[in-house]
Amino acid sequence: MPRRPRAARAGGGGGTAEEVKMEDFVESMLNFGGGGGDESDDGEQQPPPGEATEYKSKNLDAERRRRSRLNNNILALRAVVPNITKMSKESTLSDAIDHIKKLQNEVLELQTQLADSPGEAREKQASASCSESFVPPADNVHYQGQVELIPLGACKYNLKIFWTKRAGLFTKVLETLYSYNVQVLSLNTITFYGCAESFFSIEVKGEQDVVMVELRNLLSGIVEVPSI
Amino acid sequence: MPRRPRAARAGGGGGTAEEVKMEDFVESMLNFGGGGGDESDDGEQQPPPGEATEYKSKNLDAERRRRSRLNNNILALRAVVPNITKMSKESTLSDAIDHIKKLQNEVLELQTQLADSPGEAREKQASASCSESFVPPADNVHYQGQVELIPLGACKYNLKIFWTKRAGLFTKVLETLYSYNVQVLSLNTITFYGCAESFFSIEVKGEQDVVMVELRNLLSGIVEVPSI
DNA sequence: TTAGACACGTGAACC
DNA sequence: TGGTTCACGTGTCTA
Repeated sequence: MPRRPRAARAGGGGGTAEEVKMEDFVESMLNFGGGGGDESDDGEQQPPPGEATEYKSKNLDAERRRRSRLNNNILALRAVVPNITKMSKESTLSDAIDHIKKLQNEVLELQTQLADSPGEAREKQASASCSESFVPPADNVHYQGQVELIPLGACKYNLKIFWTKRAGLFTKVLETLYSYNVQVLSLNTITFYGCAESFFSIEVKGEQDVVMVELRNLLSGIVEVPSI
Repeated sequence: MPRRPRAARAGGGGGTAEEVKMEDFVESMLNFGGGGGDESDDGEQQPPPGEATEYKSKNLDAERRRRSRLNNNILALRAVVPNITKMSKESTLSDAIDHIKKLQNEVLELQTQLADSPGEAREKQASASCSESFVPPADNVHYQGQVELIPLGACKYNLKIFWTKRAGLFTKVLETLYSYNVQVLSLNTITFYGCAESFFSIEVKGEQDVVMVELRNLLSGIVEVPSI
């Protein structure tokens, strides 16, 4: 296998390790703040003409930048997750998933505890949940925030739907749930001024997260405001 | 640049898109449950002997599996994060990070609110979080299932059901309603300590009161406490 | 056309 | 020693 030197960039293998690490580190520092990265200098770009090296690639730098961004995100993810079992990408993602599930459970439990509290705590909680509902619509055209699907572990989910009341809409949502073999364990709905927020506690046997994402997207399409 | 033929798998480029997608999908399905996957068949593996293709690599399959696992984790991460802005790896990770931060803030805020609750509420909250483990019992008060059907005129009714939570009970009620061609216009449910009260606003076309009485009795039988 | 995202196969490094 | 993780450069596809 012909190992090309790094300057003449072509072929499969990796580069020298130290150089690469340094490069990644610099790119990390540059891109960390959030997307404002520039690609001003890329020093060695001039292959000596007349060489037989077919040194080119169309998107070498772009791919390099993409990898850096991705690694950066993995790193940032590792930073916000407290329990990192192994220093590997896969473990980082798994731990992040577990942590999100744990946090969601915690929020739910705290909300339940708070809802059981009497008096003024109840009002505070109401205003909190209300403000949370109204956060998403401003910046995004995609009405993704109207349906939330929160895994509770062991085939159980919390399904939260925010919608405007329309004839037959509720029936359609329920039929969709049934078509996915979803068992509705409990349902809390608040209606106000033509809008409603429903909290389904559902159970679905033997389904995988991928299918549930599909279900969530389907529900999003159903409850989406049609006239926009 | 020597481009190897596709059949002899070697060299840098990607394969045919459909084949690859299918392979990834299968691997996803296999490996999703958590590591129990097998790699029984790998269909085309026999290069014709005598070819000059240096087709092999040491860890081709291992790397392929690693990539699948990683993509799987990205997918799973996308499943637990509610607000996905773009269907890309980078955005998924960014959204996951934002979501984790939001959840952590939420937990903190809820804990603060809970700490501001008066003393005796804290005790109730402790018992409440305990009661989440055991779902229905609470034998101190014995609630009988109860169904009220209130005509509102013009094929519309208010249906009021008071029940104790049991697995699949809610589903059964809804299926019964559908079997009677009942349209659920709105639904408000309050759940507390394993009991629930639901207020259905329903509409049913062309049915007569006698049929609705039959429906009410049927629902009464469904929500009735079975052990008595 | 071009720019971005992705899967791929590979060599190197680290147990 | 293999087994595993990683970064790399590339081809392909899509908007």
